[in-house]
Amino acid sequence: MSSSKPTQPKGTRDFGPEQAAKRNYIVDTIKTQFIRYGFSQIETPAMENLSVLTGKYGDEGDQLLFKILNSGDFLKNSTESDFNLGSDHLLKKVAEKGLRYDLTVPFARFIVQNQHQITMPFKRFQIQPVWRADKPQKGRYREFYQCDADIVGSNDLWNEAELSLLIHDVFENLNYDGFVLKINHRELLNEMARVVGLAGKEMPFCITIDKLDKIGAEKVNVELEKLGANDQLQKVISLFDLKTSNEEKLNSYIELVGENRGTEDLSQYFKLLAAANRKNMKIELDLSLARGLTYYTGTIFEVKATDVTIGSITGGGRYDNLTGVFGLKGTSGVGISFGLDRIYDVLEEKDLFPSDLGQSSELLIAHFDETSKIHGIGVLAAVRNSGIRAEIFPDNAKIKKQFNYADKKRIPFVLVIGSEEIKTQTYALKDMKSGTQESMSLEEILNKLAKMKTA
RNA sequence: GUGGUUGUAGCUCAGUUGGUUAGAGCGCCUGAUUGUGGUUCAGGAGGUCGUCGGUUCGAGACCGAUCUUCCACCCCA
Repeated sequence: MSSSKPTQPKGTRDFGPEQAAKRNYIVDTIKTQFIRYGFSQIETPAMENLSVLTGKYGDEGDQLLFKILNSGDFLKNSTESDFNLGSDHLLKKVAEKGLRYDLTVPFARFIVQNQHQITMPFKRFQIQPVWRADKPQKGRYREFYQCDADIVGSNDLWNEAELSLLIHDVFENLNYDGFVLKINHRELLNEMARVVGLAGKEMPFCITIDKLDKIGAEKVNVELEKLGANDQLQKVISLFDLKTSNEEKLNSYIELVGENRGTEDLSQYFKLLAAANRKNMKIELDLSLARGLTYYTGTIFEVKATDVTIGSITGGGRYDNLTGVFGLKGTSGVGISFGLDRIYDVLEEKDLFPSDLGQSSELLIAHFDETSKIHGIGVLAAVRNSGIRAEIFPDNAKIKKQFNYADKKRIPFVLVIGSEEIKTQTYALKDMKSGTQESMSLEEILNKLAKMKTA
């Protein structure tokens, strides 16, 4: 025993075989849909230069970045006066890199660097971990996977509609229907802020509105009055209470606030979506949806689980000028991000994982001694060549132990080889589930297992 | 970042106002069964009570610090 128990860093986790299989199931499902919709995969490094990351997520986001200490003598460029100027100043001297905070900003960098090779509109997907120095709790980790799909170089609202269809296909294939896709538009919020006399204070307005379902309409009222809202406030807040259809909500909004880019975008979005003829859409126009990430400028999306308390499981929106900060102007993009870890938690809580996710062998070859093991290795090769997942017990152990192993790993069939079997060239094949066993030639065994597989 | 919460066997948890040798269930190992798992029976291993320090004749229990877990806020996937 070592002197202290080893542990992972706070907010990070190991994934055992069962968890990894379940995670793969989600990733495979999402990936299949991404490809079906015409997205191409890319990957980017875990670390980015801090100059790429800093300033894209607001002040709070900057604090949540994991910074990487410079290699070698990281203090060699620093003096005592640097130290006295405080950590913000010193940071630039000792750290130039950081772990990525999301997949969208690294993607923006990728586009700018590869703009001449990329054919627009560019549809990319990316499934990789991201890191945030957040305080961990349930559904919130310091290392977690995002599954992003983005379309850049196209302003058309069809992209938003297509992403909405994609979201439905992903959750449908995961057999989860407890979600709702909320949609809103930043411009709708901005105009609302102006109508209540809060022009120039759009951000604080949004942040307060976003709290509606948490602190209630009354407190939101008070906070907005403090900000300086005028007597139009009551009418505007009444919009958030509407339980009508999406189209009617939009009309109510237009009556009160008037038409703008947001209303035009959304009505076009609903029109295009209707053309797809999909049934049972779970889309809700939520005029109070704000979302924090500062780079969103148009439509915004959020998928919430209605039957599990875990926050949003997918989020996204349109950003008109994300590549602008890297020197490429006029490239609009829209994207969504599936939160693998939260979707995992939801499926786990709802018991929605298929039961046959195990990756263990379909056949174990058990043997009594060295001679039968050697013989078994030849049998194993034949079994594997026929496409059946199989393994042989590596040690010369008691047969009981080998059966126990098959039972624990839920291997459905055990092929037993001993001196009798070698002599007659027939093997005992035991069905672990039923407990029955019969003697068969190798050919018969392969046929039987192949049949079980297709059944 | 603010406030709270949790930690005892591999896992889930008991453990009385501080008192001698820290328990249970499940799991694990061995045997009953030297060519057969999952059931049954018998036996066994496994704990510096998160860590460090303090109070006390005596601490798993009380106090402090620290780490960890979970929760609310903040923010978000």
